[in-house]
Amino acid sequence: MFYTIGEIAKKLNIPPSTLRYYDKEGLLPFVERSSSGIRMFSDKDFESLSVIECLKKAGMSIKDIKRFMEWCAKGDSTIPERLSMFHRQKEQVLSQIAQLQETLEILAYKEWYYETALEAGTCAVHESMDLSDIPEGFRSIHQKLTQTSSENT
Amino acid sequence: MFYTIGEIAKKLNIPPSTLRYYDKEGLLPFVERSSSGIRMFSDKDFESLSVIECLKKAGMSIKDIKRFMEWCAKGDSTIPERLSMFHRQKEQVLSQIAQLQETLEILAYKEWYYETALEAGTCAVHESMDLSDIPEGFRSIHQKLTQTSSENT
DNA sequence: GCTTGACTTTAAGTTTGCTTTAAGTTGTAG
DNA sequence: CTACAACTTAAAGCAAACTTAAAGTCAAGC
Repeated sequence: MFYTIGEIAKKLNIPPSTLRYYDKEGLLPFVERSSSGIRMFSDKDFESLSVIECLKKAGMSIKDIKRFMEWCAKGDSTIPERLSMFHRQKEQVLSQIAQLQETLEILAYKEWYYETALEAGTCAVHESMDLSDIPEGFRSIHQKLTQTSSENT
Repeated sequence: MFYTIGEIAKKLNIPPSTLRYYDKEGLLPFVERSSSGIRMFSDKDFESLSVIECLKKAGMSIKDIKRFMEWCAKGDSTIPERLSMFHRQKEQVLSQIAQLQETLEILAYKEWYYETALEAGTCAVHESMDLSDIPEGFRSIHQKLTQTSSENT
């Protein structure tokens, strides 16, 4: 039912030093201690730590996660704050994903760019290339990257 | 045709100090200087900086981006390295997206958790909850979070 | 020709999130 | 009862990516 810091660290695949750091920063106000001062983690604590992991992966700072843990400790009166926090973080992650998908498109374009250059033996092949030589899916990205300040004149 | 650091900074929405830092770190070996030492950015430089931005968003470190810029400076002989780098980064971003989607599911579960708690007025509503009370899509996440070391005994 | 704002450099400072070190305590195995 | 691994704390150290400060140069307008 209880784990030492080493055991829970292994279960979560996080160094014990990191867990001690989290504790010091106030992220783990729920962790109990044995009479001699050793941290005793329960299964409920495992769940809390999994949520902390999730919030970290969502990009939240230690400070913000701490605020959330304080809300948890404060009880049912803070349910609205916690709900809206999860809602915000969900939106946050959605926009991160959207951002990464844009990034992905540019990377795919550059992959195509270098595949083509590899075949031709030189990057110069792209200088003599017409828009129609670029696969449709990459044309808008190509234009975004090569936008000039004065297209005309 | 040429921009000062302030102009290109505005175009890219990056502080000039950051661009100087990039230059110092060797990310911008292509930038030319006026006779008096002022950086002159061209449209081609804008494209290079856009790619640097992309690689940063993909999670690459300054050091790794520098290595890429060195390949670019070295010419066509490094096309294979650059191609495989973009390929690796694409895979990298794909797995980041997959990770964020997992994160998203947990956030959505917690959002549901607190919506339910808000309606009930207390988080305690979840203690008396049966698996069948949990929406199907959230059951596996619920179980992952509440996994105990010894389900039986 | 002088002011002013934008540029230059070097160096130091900041923030975040750990990680490491040092010195000490605990608890289990032989 | 002693060894030894695993726990404890406080404090220092570290890496990454900027940001700020200080001191100076440049160029355009009045």
